[in-house]
Amino acid sequence: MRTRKKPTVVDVASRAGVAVGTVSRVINHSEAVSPHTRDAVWRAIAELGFRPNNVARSMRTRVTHTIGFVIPDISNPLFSVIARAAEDTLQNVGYLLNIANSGESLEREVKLIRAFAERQCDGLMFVTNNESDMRMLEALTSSRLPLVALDREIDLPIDKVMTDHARGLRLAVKYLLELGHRRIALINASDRIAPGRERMRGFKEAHSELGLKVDAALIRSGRLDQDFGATQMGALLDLKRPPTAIIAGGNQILVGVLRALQLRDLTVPRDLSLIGCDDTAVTQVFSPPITVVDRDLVQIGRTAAQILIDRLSGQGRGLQPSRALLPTELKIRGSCAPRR
Amino acid sequence: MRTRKKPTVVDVASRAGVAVGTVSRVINHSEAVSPHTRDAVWRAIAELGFRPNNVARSMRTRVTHTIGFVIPDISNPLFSVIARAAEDTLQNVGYLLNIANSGESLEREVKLIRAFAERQCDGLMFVTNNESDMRMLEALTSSRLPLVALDREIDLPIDKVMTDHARGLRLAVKYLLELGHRRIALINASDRIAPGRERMRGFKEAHSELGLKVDAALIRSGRLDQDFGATQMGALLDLKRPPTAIIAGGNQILVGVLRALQLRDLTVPRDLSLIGCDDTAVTQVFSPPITVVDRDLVQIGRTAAQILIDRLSGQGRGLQPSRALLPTELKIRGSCAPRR
DNA sequence: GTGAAAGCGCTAACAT
DNA sequence: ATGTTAGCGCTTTCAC
Repeated sequence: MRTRKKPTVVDVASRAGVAVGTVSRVINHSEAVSPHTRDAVWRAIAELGFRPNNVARSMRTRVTHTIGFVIPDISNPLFSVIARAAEDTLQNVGYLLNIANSGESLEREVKLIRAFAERQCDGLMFVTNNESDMRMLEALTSSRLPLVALDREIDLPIDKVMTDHARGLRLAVKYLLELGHRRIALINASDRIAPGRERMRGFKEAHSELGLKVDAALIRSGRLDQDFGATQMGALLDLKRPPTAIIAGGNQILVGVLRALQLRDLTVPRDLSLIGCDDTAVTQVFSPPITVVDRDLVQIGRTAAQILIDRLSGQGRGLQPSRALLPTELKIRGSCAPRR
Repeated sequence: MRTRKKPTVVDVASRAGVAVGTVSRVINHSEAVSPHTRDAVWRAIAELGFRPNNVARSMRTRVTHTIGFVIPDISNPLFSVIARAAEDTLQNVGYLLNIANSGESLEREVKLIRAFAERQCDGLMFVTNNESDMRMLEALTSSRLPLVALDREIDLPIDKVMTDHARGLRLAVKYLLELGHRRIALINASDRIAPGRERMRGFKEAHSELGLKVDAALIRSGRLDQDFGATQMGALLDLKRPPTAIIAGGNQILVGVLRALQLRDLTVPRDLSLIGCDDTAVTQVFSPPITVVDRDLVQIGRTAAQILIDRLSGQGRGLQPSRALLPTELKIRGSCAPRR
């Protein structure tokens, strides 16, 4: 079988004995076509094996039915679950999701935003690690794309899907406080991104509401990766007065913490109480199952996607930028014990 | 700031006082442009805020620099790690990855392959759950796209990146046999996909090499999800003669197994020896760390992406379909004990 | 209800 | 070295 040139609307039209415009009307299911010609066109399409070229179509219609998604790392379960939910939502209405990893690099984030804009995608969802960098804001603005920020406090009039991390942390700290813990450590993201700031805020508020001071040595803000979690956990254990409870402000930080504890043969909750953020396979099958500050990741992805769909469908064309604040809850399991 | 129409090459050309062809030469960095006009064009581009429209460009050049990736579920760490590696590799050479989840449905797989073909993506990587379904083969063939199958034995002359699951399973079984186990169970994927068949083959070969029979009741082939793992684990434990060791043929199956054991308060390796397939956060931080049949997922993603890059760059244009067989190894950790 | 024709924004072949 | 022009495959007026 020879790879002959792909048939186009012109080929279909001549085969069906109609004009190209008519072919277009048929494949776009517009009403104004007689049943007879419609059948003739479909027959020609089938005989030729014609498949519309969506690039050409996009060129005319100026819609690509493609959404870009810039994230730090799809292999982080946090993002892969959100991406799955977003993609499902989009796929259901005929959109495709273009996922790109930034590795948290500003340079790559900016490059990717530009790439998505040049490719004329219809909208962009993103999780930046450079929330308030001018180059980031500039790239975002000049893209002229409908934008949805996920869990990042971008100073731009765009749609945002935020999480109430502060509340979750307040609940977590109060719970530990009630168990008698007074030296609670927080290993956290940088305060240059919203989740870091919000978790910190909740952490401090819970303490101050009860008139308690927090020892600055117990707060470790920095990055979200496993290595940071492991390193900081180690450093905390080496303190003259180590904490009796740990809150890991991120699922990767938690894995790092768990590694560090494993290395030192420490057992949860016997030696240390532990609370994680975000409910993953790890927190669920760990023994004992880990108490977590949870949120509905599927809802986050779905919400972000739906916002874009609404904007693009004209439902939400001129509307003010929205701001969803999704809840967190404390899922109490077996990783915390009363202070001895 | 008004959203005036986006500037095109025509606008740039007239502003710079040159022809559109010259603008095209400049933005494509072709040599034949004098430094003077080049500068003038770049200036005009900057002043206008011109950004090339890649849809129009693709229409002419017939390349989109986009690769499609059809997978069952990006939230499965197996696929998200592969996707991350593939995307990194592609991004480095200017490609974007379009990830779509099939949810293992044939209908969605076929629809997505068509969608990618219509959108003129330059190549397609895929993990199908319907390896030998005629409709799948038809969709693949008629897409006329450069194809790379990941870990699936498609009966088509296309590039494949396979894994030597059989060897990994042989090693796992032998290890358990050496520990004295004689009732080893395998909870496995369907034999309708290559990993299922290959794992089964390795499992049986290891037994027969030592002249041992396998009890059919200990082999559970079906699906790759957590529920299947949990259900089958439960059923195995309810056997009159339950197994003393379990091999979970997939990372999600393993999570299901762990859940089932948790439910019955069974401890590994005291009550049961356990081996997983694929090394994830779960197998690493579980206590004890779980012995696994491991493989390099990053290499799988990278290899698949590189194959496509080579084909598209002309390096591997007319070459025969390739078939990579990546190795597996047994990582012995703490989840197996001698039979009591 | 259908045909004819004008582009969408860009690249590439052909002139000059 | 640069200008001119013909499309790429499709949708969408505008006639008829």
